[in-house]
This record gives sequence, C-alpha cells and structure tokens, in this order.
Amino acid sequence: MRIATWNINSLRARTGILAQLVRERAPDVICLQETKVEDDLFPHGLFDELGYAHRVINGIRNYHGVALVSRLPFSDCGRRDWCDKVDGRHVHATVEGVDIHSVYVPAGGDIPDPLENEKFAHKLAFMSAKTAWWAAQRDDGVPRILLGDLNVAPLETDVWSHKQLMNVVSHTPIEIEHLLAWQQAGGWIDAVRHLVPDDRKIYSWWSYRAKDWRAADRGRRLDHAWVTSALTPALGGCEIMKDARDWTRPSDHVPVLIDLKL
DNA sequence: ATGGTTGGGGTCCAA
Repeated sequence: MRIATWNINSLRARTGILAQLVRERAPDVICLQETKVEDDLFPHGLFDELGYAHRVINGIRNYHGVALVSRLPFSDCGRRDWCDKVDGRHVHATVEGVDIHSVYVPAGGDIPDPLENEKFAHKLAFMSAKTAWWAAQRDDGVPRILLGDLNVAPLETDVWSHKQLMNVVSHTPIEIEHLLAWQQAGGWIDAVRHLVPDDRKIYSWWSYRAKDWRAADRGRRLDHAWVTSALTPALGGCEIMKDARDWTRPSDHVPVLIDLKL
C-alpha cells in the first residue's frame, strides 16, 4: 500500500497537479492538509474521476482543512477537533487494517513565545493534547500511521541552517521538545528517518518568497510520516517528491510518499 | 533588520 501526504495549499487551486501526483505515483491513499475548502464545497467529482471513492473530510471556510481519500475501502473513519476549536486539523480512516491519520499542526505565527503569541501557544497546546491522546493508545498493538504537516523540523538536518533557524518558528527548542515528547509518548517511529540516514539533509517545504527556491535551497522538513512499531517491518520505502515544487502553480510543500508491504 | 509570495474572500488574514 502506498500512502501520500501533501500540504496542497488549496485543493481547488491544485486540481491539475493533484492529478499529476496520481498519474506519476498512483498512491492508494492520499492525506491532504490545507485544503482551504469547507465541506459543502469539497470537489467530490474530482476524486471520483481520479478513482478515490472513499473519503473523509474535515474542512472549514478560508483556512486549514484536511482530507483523507482512498482507492481502497475504509472499515472505519472519523474526524476529530482539538483544543476546543473547529479548525479542520485531523481526520482518520482504517484501510487494510492500518489506522491512518492525516494531521495538520498549527503553523504557530511568527513570534516563538507562547506568552506573546496566542498562535504559538495554540501550536504547543495542540501538540500536548496529541501527546496525551496517543499515550493512552501506546502499546495497543494496532498498526498505525500518522502523516501530515506537523510544522516542526526536529533534526538539524531537517533545516537548511540549524543555527539560523534556532529562533525561528518550526525549529525552536520548545517546539522540538513538544514534537519529540508526542512521538515518544505514542511509541511513534519517524518512518522517513528510519529509511534515510540522520546526516542526510531532507526538506519537504520551500518558501514561495525565494527568487529561485532550488538554487537557494532554504528548505525545511515539515511534513512527516510516523508509524507504530507494529508497522516498522512493513516499511518498504519512501520518497520526498522534490520535483513537485516545480510543477505548474505549485504548493510550497511537496508530497511525501510511504510504501508499506502489508 | 527587512521584505520577499501565495490563496481565499472580499480590500486583510493565514501561511
């Protein structure tokens, strides 16, 4: 089973390159973040045409929004809200016995101080809530995979410059502490780093604001796939589709793909 | 230190 995760930065603005992902990689399951479309306006027809008949969506007007679409049927699915907000950040479905989650962590604003910046406080609270929720499910033996835009680049090799980004939201010590606490509490294994050595720089996001994103290569690895230990032996491969950053009207994030040998 | 770009919905906010 091939699973893709992609912060698509508006589903309706990217129908062409969504079809391109399907043509080029044919994922069985696609987890999307930043769909920017409320549920009543969700483009169901597009996914019917592409062959993704099974869908669970959690979208709001204007911002955020997540979806999980599949060619294979669900045996269960649902959506969850966090931190007393209805802001479209989590959907899940069980496919081929695997519990799959599409998650969008709050970006956190510009100032990395929870006292000065409410958005940063929300980001930390969101990760703490996830930590507690998954700690309760740790060691239940369920094959589980969590994918999405987690908006944190934890390793030094997940950013173009560790020194220059240490005080920049997405790579601050407090965010990394929260992310790793969440990962450890749930018994999660970073699937991409399980397959790619830690000393190799890998990014999934490049800002729109660079004149030449490829030449500057000031990227960050914000998009992740984590698995529980029951799934580690099934990890067959991964790909970060860097070339997608040059597709027509690209998202600033590229798809991350995981292959599971079930 | 600053400003750079994108999308959505409506002339500003979130990323």
